[in-house]
Amino acid sequence: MSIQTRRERERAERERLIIRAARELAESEGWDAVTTRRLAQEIEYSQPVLYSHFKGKDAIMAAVAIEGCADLAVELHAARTAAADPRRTLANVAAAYVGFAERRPALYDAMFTHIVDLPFATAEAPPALQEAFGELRETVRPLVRDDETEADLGALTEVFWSGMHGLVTLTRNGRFRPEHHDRRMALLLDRLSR
Amino acid sequence: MSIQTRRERERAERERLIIRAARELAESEGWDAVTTRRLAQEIEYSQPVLYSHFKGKDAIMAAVAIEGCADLAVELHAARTAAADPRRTLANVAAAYVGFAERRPALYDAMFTHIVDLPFATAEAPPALQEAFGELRETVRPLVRDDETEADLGALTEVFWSGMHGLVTLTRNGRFRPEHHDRRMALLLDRLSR
DNA sequence: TCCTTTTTCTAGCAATGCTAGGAACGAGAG
DNA sequence: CTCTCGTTCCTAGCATTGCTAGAAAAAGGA
Repeated sequence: MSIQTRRERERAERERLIIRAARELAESEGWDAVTTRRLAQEIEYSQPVLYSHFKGKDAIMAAVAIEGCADLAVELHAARTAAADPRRTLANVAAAYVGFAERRPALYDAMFTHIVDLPFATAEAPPALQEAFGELRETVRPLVRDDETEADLGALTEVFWSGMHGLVTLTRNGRFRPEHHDRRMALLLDRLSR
Repeated sequence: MSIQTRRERERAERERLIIRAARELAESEGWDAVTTRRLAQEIEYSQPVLYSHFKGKDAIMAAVAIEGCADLAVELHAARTAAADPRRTLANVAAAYVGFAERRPALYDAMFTHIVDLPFATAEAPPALQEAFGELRETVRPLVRDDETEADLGALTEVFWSGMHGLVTLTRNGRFRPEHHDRRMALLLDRLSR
């Protein structure tokens, strides 16, 4: 019993180590540098050990992505509860979201562009993810009009999210002129808040 | 002289063949299926021939992406000039954009998510790309307010583009509940057109 | 101390993008 | 028609990738 639990504890510890190493490597050198060999070397184990914890590289990226969602949720929450004025709150949260994406591009990619087989808008979605979405939803709530339903709140949140996600990805891939970054964000917020 | 031109003509012909094969393969089986070996087999030449035309696989994808931009520009133009009412036009163009992305996901990815080293928002950007952006800009023009500058038009166009791009990518990766697709689009258009 | 079970590593597979080297081809001269 | 030279093209291979089988080692229990 005690031995069993110790083993499980050590295994869980190593699993966290893998996730942390993958994340740090991705953030410092990009996901291309995160090969199974490099990752194995980083954690000082051989490659097959990775596969005893995760089904494959995608699963490792998914685990990193979930961690990233938790971080994003924290930052969004801080931004949302900083100011009282709803309009100001919207801008704060948007800045926090975009700032997160710019500060941790590799992490952001794992969360929202790379992984596909991660349950998202369902009940089985990771709690961290639902939490992050919840922060966005509460930020958007004041923007819903009287004649709009509760379902509109969810949809409008997704529209808000889409706008920011589009800005982030298209900007980073060089699709936009970088100098108008603030102006674009201001326009998005202006139009969303009527 | 004549021989030289014939050779150049045949070379150009083969280059188009490569692009077409890559595009068809990507559209029917996804970009993962577009390997250099498979592509070589498809055009009935050996792999090195590909590299005599393009610097690498990315360059082939870029060529396909440019073709896609031309197609998109055509569809956007048709949608923009179909109706007279600006509000209706906005919805038409948006539907055309999203429809294009859903109908040709692989092509869309090559254009707006995969390729990075393609000049975009500069003077050296491919004409097809500037044309597509121009269609969006003219669609958005009626939405610019009196107190907003000409630079705001460009920025607002990019915001419009961002919103649609975000909707498209997040929807396809399973980040959204699919059933609210139309509602999201309606909300985006509503907020953008005040 | 020995056996069994679990864990871990070595070595290798198939597939990828890409490239060097020589083979085959074609055009012009004799 | 034949030879030569330059161009074009293909065969074969490299390095790297994700992933895995089977042996080796370690750990635990008798």
